[in-house]
Parts: sequence; C-alpha cells; structure tokens
Amino acid sequence: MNPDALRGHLDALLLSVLEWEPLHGYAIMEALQERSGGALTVPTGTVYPALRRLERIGYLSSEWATVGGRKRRTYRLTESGRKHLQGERSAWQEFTSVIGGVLRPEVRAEH
Amino acid sequence: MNPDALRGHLDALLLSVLEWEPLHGYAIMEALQERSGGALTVPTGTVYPALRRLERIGYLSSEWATVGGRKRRTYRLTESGRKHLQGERSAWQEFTSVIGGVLRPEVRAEH
DNA sequence: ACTCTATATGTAGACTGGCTACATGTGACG
DNA sequence: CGTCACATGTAGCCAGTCTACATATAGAGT
Repeated sequence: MNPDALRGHLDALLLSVLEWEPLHGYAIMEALQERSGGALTVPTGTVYPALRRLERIGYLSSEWATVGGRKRRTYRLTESGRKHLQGERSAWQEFTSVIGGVLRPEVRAEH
Repeated sequence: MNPDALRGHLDALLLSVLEWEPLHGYAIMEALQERSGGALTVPTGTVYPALRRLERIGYLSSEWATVGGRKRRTYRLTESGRKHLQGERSAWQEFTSVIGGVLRPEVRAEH
C-alpha cells in the first residue's frame, strides 16, 4: 500500500490496537501486521517515535518490563487516549465518507 | 477535516472530478468543494501545482482558452490518466478496508 | 471614479510526518 | 560461532500539502 496514505491515520491505528490490552512496540507492529491481514508493515522508524509522541501528548503511558532477559517498554491507553480514539474513529468515518463520495464513479443522470 | 489526511489521495480526487468533463483549475476547486458537500476546501497552492504534476506525468493534458475576457487552462483526462484513475479507485477500496479493519472496534470474543 | 467581490492562475518557501538506514543488544538454535 | 527472531531507538531524508503572496480581469454596487 502507498505508504503516504498512512499520513494522519497512524495515531488512530496505534490507539486502536491498544484499546483492549497494553502492548510493547514490537508486539504493536506485529498486531498491526496481523490485524491488517499482512497489508500493513509499519517500520520501527515509524512506530517508536509515534509511540513516544503519543505518550508525550498524554494518550499513552508506558513502563519497562523484563521478559526472558529482554527489555520491553509496554504502552497502555490512558483515559485521555481512550477519548481521543473515539474522536479518531468518527474522523475516520467522515474522512472516508467525504473522499469516497467524491471518488465514487458517478453515473451521470440523463437530461 | 484534518488537512494531513488528504495526503496521497489528492491525485485520485482530481482525476475523478475530471472523469466526465474537462475543467479548468478554478472550476476543479469548486467541484471538489461542491461534491464534498463543503467539507473539502483545497487551496490554490495545492491544486495548481498538483495539476501541473499530473500533466507532467501524463495523466492530464491541458490547453488555454479565453472565456469572457478571462484566461483559463482547461485540463482533460488522458487515456493513461483514465487507467490510473481505475487503479486509484481500487487502491482507495483496499486502503479503507485495511485501515477500517484495524480501526473497527472489535468486540472481543468470549473464551 | 472607486471599491469590493468573484473569477482565474501561479510561485516560493515552510512544515511535517512517515520512511530509510543505521546502531545496539539479548536469547535460542544448529 | 553464525544466524535468526526479538526488542528499542535515532538522524536525517523526502515528498506532498499548505501559507502567503503576486498578478490580472469583469461586474456589481455606491
């Protein structure tokens, strides 16, 4: 998929993946891959900075854990993030409806 | 609407508006505004460079006309552009299906 | 006359967010 | 030992959109 198209929708994807369970960065990348049926491969250089940004804003909180000798930073959705996810979802609805409406091949009415 | 979200979809919008009739830049802006129900206000600094880019690629061709003392550069879809529009349309379908699939609030199965 | 609005096209430069490429380290398996 | 999967992170690039500006005509209103 055209990587450009992701612009402005990545935050929503990340928050959405974290809606039901806290996950660490690597697991988030896997979850995106899996939940998109393999269509979405978001590189580390995209995910990690984005997670930090979302934490800075206050939509996520994180804590370190060590599992099997490996360090993980696990992110969880804050209340503020949960609210924002709702907003992102309705923004997505509006976005697809607007663009889709313009894009839809219109059958010209006879006149 | 978040202007960032337009990224990577503007070409499709422009080609789509030109599908059935050639239009000049200003009319294209109006058409986008109207066909989106007022949600889309694409500024001149976005539209004009984009049209030139699409012409350079070969998806559009243009010619000058003078109507009522005003000069217009009218753009029309080329065959190549028409084909590309098909591709953009299916790309849009896939895009919305992939992102929408990840974004959709999933009701967790009991287990 | 003058002003304002709509019509019409265009460019320079800033901004920004996702991507490429790289750096670093552990554990497991052969 | 080498290689792969796991795991996190940053510097700098890049392309496309936006802001702000420049220019010009026509028509309506005062």
